[in-house]
Amino acid sequence: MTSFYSEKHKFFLAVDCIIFGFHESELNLLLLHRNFEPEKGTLSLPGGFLKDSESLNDAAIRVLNELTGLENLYMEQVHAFGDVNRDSGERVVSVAYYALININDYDTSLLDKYNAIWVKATEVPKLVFDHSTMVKSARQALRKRTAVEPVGFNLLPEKFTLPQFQTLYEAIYGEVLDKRNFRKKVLNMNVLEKLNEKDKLSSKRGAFLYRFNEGKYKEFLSKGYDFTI
Amino acid sequence: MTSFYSEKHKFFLAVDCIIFGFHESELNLLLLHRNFEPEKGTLSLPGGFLKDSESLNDAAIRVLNELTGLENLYMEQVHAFGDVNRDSGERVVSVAYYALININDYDTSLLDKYNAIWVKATEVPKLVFDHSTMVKSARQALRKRTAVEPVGFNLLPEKFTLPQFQTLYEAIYGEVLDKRNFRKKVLNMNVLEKLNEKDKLSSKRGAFLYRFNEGKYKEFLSKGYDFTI
DNA sequence: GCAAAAGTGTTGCCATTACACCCATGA
DNA sequence: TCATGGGTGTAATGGCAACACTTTTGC
Repeated sequence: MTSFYSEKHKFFLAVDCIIFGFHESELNLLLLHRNFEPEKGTLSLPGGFLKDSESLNDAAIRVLNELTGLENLYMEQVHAFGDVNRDSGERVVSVAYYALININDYDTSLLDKYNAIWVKATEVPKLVFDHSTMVKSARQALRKRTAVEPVGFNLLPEKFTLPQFQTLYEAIYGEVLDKRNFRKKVLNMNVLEKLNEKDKLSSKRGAFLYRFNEGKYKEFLSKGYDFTI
Repeated sequence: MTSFYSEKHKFFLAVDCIIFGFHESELNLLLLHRNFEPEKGTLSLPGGFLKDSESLNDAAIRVLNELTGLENLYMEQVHAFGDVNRDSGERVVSVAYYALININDYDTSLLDKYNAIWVKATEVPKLVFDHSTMVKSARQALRKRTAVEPVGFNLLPEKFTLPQFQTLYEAIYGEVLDKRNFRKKVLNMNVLEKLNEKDKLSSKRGAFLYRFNEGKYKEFLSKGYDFTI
């Protein structure tokens, strides 16, 4: 007896990753020059085909690891893209994920190896296929998530200053925020630990370093608060 | 020359639909008894395999149309589910969609034809594979969407009363709302058209009927307001 | 006349916004 | 000493939540 499934078509399945980093007060993302046809040479999101042995999430984790050398990245599925002709080569359905990386952890030797570049999220060039749409969806998903969970920390080094933190949020939301109101809100949440060190890289006076405190955050959540900035 | 793609695996791709209806003050959803192996007879979401000629959205539209006879349903993609063993028969990646239907439009003869049943969203029985997870995700997606866009109207007949409307929102959010505050907020948005008819089915006094006015809604949006209830 | 659902305003509070000046330091 | 970015508090406002009684009408 033939199985029910055997009558059905099968499809290529890919994952494409929007890898966000935060650098010089700007949200950046990592792009590749496609090294195979069709559209060889065109800028593209890093991606890969799903393997038989792995889940969609696993595939995204693999792609991210190949390109960054990092594990345990924060990531979130964005959307499945399934238009018939979205890939000009073959019928491919692709699931987009975004990931947040601390750009200081990134091994820049990988840029050459993979022919990769960082571009500012505000200046994304034309990308292959529907990858520009994927980027838009990912930025939206990141904004929504940020409004409700403190995921922004994943884009910063372990220790960071409040001005840095504010600039990050401004980059994610695409609008400037009031300094006093921002600091008030963030500090009132009581999830940051103030350190006795200053970062003097961006000012003579120096800005105090803070660290995200997971324990305090759990406490904060258990009180039913929400993380709205 | 063999194409780059030909080395890659292919996968079965399915869409599964969470079809919401609103009936007797409760959010309901439409389930099927699976009529093929594996898990024949188990309750399941309506779904179908992607065809070569259609996009993911098209597939969802087709599945919805087969089961309801309706077109132009409001629907939204929820998430792609891709765990290796999520389907006990074969490796299948499935993309979940939810849809909203006006339950009065539903042709109940289809219930028998497809061996389908409506169940209360608060009392969903155990479902096949990861379909229970899909339902949870869909309810969450519906809540989020409802908080930001007036999609609830799709679950109501063209003419509806404010008490009905409030009950719907209570069903979606899973909490009771204050009558006065609710009416104040909804009416202030000025997207409803009050009719000169009353619905006397649920009270002796009768409740005025209203209609959603698309034009007023566009105006409302153009002023930059948002639909938060 | 009574039960059952529809309809209606006001007040207090909290959260958000707007806003301007002093501080510390390296050059 | 001055230029640069870091750091701080208050007042006004508007939106949200809490709250209870009257109206209509079929039975």
